[in-house]
Amino acid sequence: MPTIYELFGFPMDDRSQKVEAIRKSRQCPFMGATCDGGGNRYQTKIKLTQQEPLTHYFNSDITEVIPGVCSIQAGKDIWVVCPRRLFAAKFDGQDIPAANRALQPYERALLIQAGLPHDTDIGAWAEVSLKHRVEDAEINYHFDYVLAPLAVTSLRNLLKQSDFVGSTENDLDDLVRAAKKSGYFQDARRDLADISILLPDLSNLFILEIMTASTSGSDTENSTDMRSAFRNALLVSEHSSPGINKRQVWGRMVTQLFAKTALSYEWGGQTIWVIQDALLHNIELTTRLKTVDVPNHPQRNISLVIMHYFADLDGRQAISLKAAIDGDAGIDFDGSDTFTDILLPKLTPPKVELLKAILRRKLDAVLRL
DNA sequence: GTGATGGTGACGTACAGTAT
DNA sequence: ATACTGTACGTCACCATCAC
Repeated sequence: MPTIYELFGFPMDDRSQKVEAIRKSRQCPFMGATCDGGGNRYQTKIKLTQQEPLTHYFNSDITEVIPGVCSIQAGKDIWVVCPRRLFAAKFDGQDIPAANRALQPYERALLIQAGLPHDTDIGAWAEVSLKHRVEDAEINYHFDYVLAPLAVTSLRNLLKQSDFVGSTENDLDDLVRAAKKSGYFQDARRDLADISILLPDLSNLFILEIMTASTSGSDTENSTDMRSAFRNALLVSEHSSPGINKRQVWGRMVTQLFAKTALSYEWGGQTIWVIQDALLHNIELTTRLKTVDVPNHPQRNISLVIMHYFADLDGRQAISLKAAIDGDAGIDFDGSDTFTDILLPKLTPPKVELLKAILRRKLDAVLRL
């Protein structure tokens, strides 16, 4: 029977007062913010009504909670099911996040291993979605994170960079509008295009994609659905959780991964894929991929960063960096007139479209390695 | 053989967020 | 306001195993 391994950032068997205080306030220690279940677990949101047994568990000001399940133990393996467990850069405050806010040691190790620059402020934007249409081609992708060094400059100045050759006054207007809406300007004066703000330097661009398994196989009647498992784990000693759906996520994700990698490459950027060893192992069981046979080529298309649970001196399982491989994506991003072209995006939007997509989001983290 | 049990993947669906 | 997309959960069918 699978069980919840970590809840709100800590192993289920840790019921210490300190940890319980974090749980009762539904905090995610990795984000340093309210747990959001890591993307799309809204459907299992629990309303803390009078009838809901969990209402008395959580702090009285909280009216709803998303089950904060980070990982699930199935057999001997622990499976990360929340992408924030592997890497999280998210900020729900108003102004600019403090440098290295809520940055975990393994996250730092991950970024260094992936080749991010040292001693410079790097901005991170989460969930950057880019939709762009030209004639019969459509681009519609969602990047988990875009990372780039930060530069203090005005939008008009930034567009003079060679990256943005061909951009127009209309583009500048779009950028100002997006930046204004996302709160990049402290006080809304005129000539916003000429005000210096914190902007990404997209000549040194990283796209970070996090792969985790999701859950499946639950059964409400047997109380193994996410809500019941969460409820029982907190209030009852026994619980059983949904199992792991290993194949679905990466099966759907893998075409996206290649398309995004191709885009990143065309923009002169680097792509970082982050995965847990258990999921990678499962992929290698069912596909031809054997990462040990992928030659290490620094500066090639893909950095695969492998994370794992590792027992520390106290015997506690903690996430840490296991290995990284810089390998060749193995497809010709210009197309090859073979069926692998199915993996490639129809066109690469101009870089200014990526900049617009970034400025539609708030700056989620400032990193300094 | 038969029924119970448990694990697994396919599929439909709910939901949030973005573009139009 | 509306259309559309990506994403993860619940349901269900299927299969292997086991006890009888």
